[in-house]
Amino acid sequence: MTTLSSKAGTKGVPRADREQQILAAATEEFGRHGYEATTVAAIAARVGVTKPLLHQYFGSKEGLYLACLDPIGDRLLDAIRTAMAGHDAAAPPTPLRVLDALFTALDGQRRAWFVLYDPTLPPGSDAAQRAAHYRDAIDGLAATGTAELLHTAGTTDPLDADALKHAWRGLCTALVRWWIDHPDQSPEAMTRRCTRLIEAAHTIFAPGDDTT
Amino acid sequence: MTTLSSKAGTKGVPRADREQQILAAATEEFGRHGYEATTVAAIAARVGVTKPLLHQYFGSKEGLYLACLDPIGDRLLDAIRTAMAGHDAAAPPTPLRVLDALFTALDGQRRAWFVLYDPTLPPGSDAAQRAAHYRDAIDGLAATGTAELLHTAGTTDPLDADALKHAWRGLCTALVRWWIDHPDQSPEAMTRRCTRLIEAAHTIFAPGDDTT
DNA sequence: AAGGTAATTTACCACTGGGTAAGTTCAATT
DNA sequence: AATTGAACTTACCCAGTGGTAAATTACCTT
Repeated sequence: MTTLSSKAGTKGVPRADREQQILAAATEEFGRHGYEATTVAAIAARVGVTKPLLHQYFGSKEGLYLACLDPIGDRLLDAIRTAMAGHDAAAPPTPLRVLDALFTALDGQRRAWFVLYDPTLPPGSDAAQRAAHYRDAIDGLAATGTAELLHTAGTTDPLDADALKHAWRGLCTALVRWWIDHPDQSPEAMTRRCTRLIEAAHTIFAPGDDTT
Repeated sequence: MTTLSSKAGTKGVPRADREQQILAAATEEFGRHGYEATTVAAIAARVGVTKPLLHQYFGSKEGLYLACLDPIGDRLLDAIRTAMAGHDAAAPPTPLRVLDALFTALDGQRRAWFVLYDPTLPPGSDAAQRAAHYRDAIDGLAATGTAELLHTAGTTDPLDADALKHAWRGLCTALVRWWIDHPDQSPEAMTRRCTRLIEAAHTIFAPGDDTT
């Protein structure tokens, strides 16, 4: 017996490396199909490894998700925070700086955005709570931004501010999705495109430009 | 024997009525959790009925989804089409008319929007194709709108138009989602809110308003 | 060489969820 | 009252998926 031609045994990949590979694959799968529709086996297959290894390394499907979520959440949060903090007078307006920060932070793992904004997380689960925590943190930043902007525009309704916050989030999501469908676009190109679009939108909604 | 206290047998609800109840429940569930995460049993329970009845009436989970999709798709498509067609000179700008049409068409079944824009449909399935067909039809309308608007703004890049189309779709989605979270808001109130927000956004991105 | 340990697989269990077969109750017709 | 057909359920099968136990291989030390 012996030598049943079993493929078991180490493949010489140290644990830390393997974990990174798994996290990358999991982020891709979670981001592409959502938590619910993602199978552990699919992630394993993507790495070229079998299911039990993932369970040994990350405990459970949810553990694996959380391991993906944390770095993503931190990275995005940091990026947005710094984008909103440092504002020269001569810098582009805040929304554009935030978009630029997003594109830069997501480059190389664009689908990571949808790991954070995954609607299929089991409600009440640890994963859902952690994801919500990160989203709330980001929303908090967005809230100060939108509130400030609305204030300068003279609007005071707090519901308006909340709706605008959500609208902004939806805009970001849509832009990231479009970006995913156009892999050749660099982050910088995206930022420039957004600049153009905002400018265009501005012209469109400004019929009172020639207020004689 | 007999009378094992079985709850089987007709409940006096004619098929057509029951089908409508089921479709309403299914639309709600599909819209709330997405196709993948929705279970047929959950829909049945919501109606107060058991699984096999749904299969008898609609064939399969996918059949049930398609039966939900068609009326929704047609309704939305019609609403948007008429909103884009009839434009007085004195009417509000097209995007706002479209939003108003959306809110009116979705009132009473707001989650229906997410039946159409369900990212968890099994790729390649009949359901995914039909949903894509409706989305494309709507996108087609949006495309003519955005292209026209971009043209007046002087932008010519077709990718810009495509991106704006997606951004607009994302905006609509976000607004509908916010609306779902605020059930007390009437469609008209939503339209007014959007009018205010667009106006505010316009002021914000117009630093060159006071070009003395 | 022998032994230990890390990396990895094979083989399995339990549960859930879509789907089906067959039976059960009710109401209208004959 | 007996017959038929529509509405509906109980009980079941089967595939897929998360998860686990135990075995297998390879490297590193002594």
